Amino acid sequence: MAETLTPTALTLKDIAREAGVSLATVDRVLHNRTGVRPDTVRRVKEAIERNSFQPHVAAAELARGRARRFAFVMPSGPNPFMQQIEDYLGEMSGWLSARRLSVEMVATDVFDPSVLAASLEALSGDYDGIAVVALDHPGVRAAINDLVDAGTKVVTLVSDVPSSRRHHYVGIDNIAAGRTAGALVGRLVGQRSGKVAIVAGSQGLRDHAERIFGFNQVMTTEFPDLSVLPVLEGRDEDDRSEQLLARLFGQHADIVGLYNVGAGTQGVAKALSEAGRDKQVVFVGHDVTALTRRLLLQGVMDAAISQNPGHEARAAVRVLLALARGEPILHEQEKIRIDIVMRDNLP
Amino acid sequence: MAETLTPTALTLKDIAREAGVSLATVDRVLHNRTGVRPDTVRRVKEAIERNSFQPHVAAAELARGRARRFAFVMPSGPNPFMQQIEDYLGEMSGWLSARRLSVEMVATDVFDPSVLAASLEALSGDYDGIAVVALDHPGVRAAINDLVDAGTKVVTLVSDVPSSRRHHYVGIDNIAAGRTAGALVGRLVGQRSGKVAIVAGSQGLRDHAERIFGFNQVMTTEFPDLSVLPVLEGRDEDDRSEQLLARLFGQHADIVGLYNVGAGTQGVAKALSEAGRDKQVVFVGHDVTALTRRLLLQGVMDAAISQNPGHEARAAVRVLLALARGEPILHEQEKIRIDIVMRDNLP
DNA sequence: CTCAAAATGAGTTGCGTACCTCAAAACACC
DNA sequence: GGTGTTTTGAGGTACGCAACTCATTTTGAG
Repeated sequence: MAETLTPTALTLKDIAREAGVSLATVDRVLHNRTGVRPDTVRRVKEAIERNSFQPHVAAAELARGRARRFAFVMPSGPNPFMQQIEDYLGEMSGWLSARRLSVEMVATDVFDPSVLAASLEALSGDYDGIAVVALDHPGVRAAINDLVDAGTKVVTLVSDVPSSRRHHYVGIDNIAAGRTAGALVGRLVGQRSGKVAIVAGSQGLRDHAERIFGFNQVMTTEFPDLSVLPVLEGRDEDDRSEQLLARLFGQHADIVGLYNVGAGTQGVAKALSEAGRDKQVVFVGHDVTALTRRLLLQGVMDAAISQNPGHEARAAVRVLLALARGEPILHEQEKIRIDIVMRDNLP
Repeated sequence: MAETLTPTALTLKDIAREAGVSLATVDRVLHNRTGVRPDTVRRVKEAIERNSFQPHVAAAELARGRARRFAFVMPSGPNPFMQQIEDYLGEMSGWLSARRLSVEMVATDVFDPSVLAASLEALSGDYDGIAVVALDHPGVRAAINDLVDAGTKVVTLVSDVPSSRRHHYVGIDNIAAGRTAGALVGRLVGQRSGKVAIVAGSQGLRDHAERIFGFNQVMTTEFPDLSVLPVLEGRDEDDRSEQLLARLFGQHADIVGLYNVGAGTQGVAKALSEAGRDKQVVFVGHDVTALTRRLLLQGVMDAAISQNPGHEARAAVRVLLALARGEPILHEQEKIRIDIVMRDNLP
């Protein structure tokens, strides 16, 4: 009836005895230090496997002494999403200090590859782990690889650099996010046919491009009655988004759906209401902020695709810590899900 | 530019010096032991506050020696949702044993209050923490309170007993879940008018009743064109759900929406397809399982409301651990969100 | 066989806390 | 002033591991 999931309670000493070697040798194997014959390594590892031995994290943490330092490299300038990540890290401060972890925020221009690369290089050696909102660019990729080679653990946050050797990516699958947005717009529009508008920051941004790709994919295959208009590039700015959209509304009277890929939500909402179409057009955007929350409650916005920033911040810290400790990562736990947020399940 | 979020690195010794007392006294205060004058307690606590001192978790964990034992009291019998929770706990086994935590599963008939209460009483004293899928009943409430009084940490899982003194509830707000389901059915039905069917396990189950309540709330206020039919009680059984639903389809030709509150999804889907209405009726249900995943991909099911079982399992363990250690709980992290899962954001 | 290099054993120290004992000091009460 | 009780100090041990030193043994190359 009662089934135990965790047996062990062995120590390094037991493993040493099992393997017929000394404590020092087990320690050497455990930390990949040199000076152990391959055959001996094998014996020790087998003993560890056989007993499914797990070093006691608390003891290990206590013994190593030095605190661990992590850095979060994030975009400078006001950005609600990034601000939220920072806030959530602040909320963790008790948790962090109880584990003698320090997390520092480094603001930089993540959109300029050379500046970002330089910022990363400058951090080399000072940190045990780095989380970075990265641009996918050769210079950045090289900087990341250098950090990895220097022994620093690196995770990309929100935006990935898949071609680098970063240890982990904490963020969503943006193509799937775009597909989800497409499905929502299509389904919520219902039987009606008409046109669908897309407002993005820039198609040059990897995450935006991927979302648009996914969105179009779903629209063309599943909602042939809806035709997608050319993408408006609002540069994530409210004013510009509003103007572009206002013009579009003037040109097309039969717009039934709207997908806002990035920020600039305020401007998009304004254009909608000034055109008097805020209740007829299905409006799907990204991220739960104070603004989108209000728009959802008002019924102006119909759904928001969200990647929980709190979860991302915490996942990044946990992953960095697990990497630094050499622990396995709980992939299922650290995976960032694509949240669909509507009025009634607002967090 | 670089802003540190975590200063401290003091030890108990520093606090003792600060407060002008010995280590032993600090220890007494920290663990609420007797034999310390109120005035001294105050001085020590002030010193702790003033330096925002945090005991080093690793050191504390190491020093206490004994492993912690947790128990999960779950429904016996085959239940995919509970099975998933168990699976995820299994995936954590490395994480658990590295922290010298043991988690045991205790199966019982959670639907019989007296049996459940007896099971809980039987666990008293043996565990540091207990997670229980509880029925809200006076006997169960008393059993939970007894455990709490005995010093055991108790969290309710999936289904709450708000009137008890359990330390925490790990699960979703079921009224909000019902509202979300209602909004989805209403929005996805579109312009059409017609009837909406509800299949539940039993209206006597607290979570089911709450979901139905939320669902009706949204339907009546926001979708007056849709009329909700009386709730069918399928007892979470496939066959019974199917028969009840088949009969209903015979009686009403204009059913456009269907909300399956609990399990029995297989039967519901079968009734839908045998009536040849699987593509016309908007079908919203709960939980992502192998079955609902397939139904979503086939387009039979339109959306699933999900409370991530993996997240629940892990949250329950983390909360129990934090409670046992006397650490604060990261509420934002442990809160279970209501996930809307459609085909394109299937996890 | 010789010698240097490589591999291993044995041991120590310290991390910060929990928990325990025993003695000394402070206090309350009559 | 003496008694008993409460409060406090001082100190030790243990927890499991990391990291280090130094001595010893084994190995391989010449």
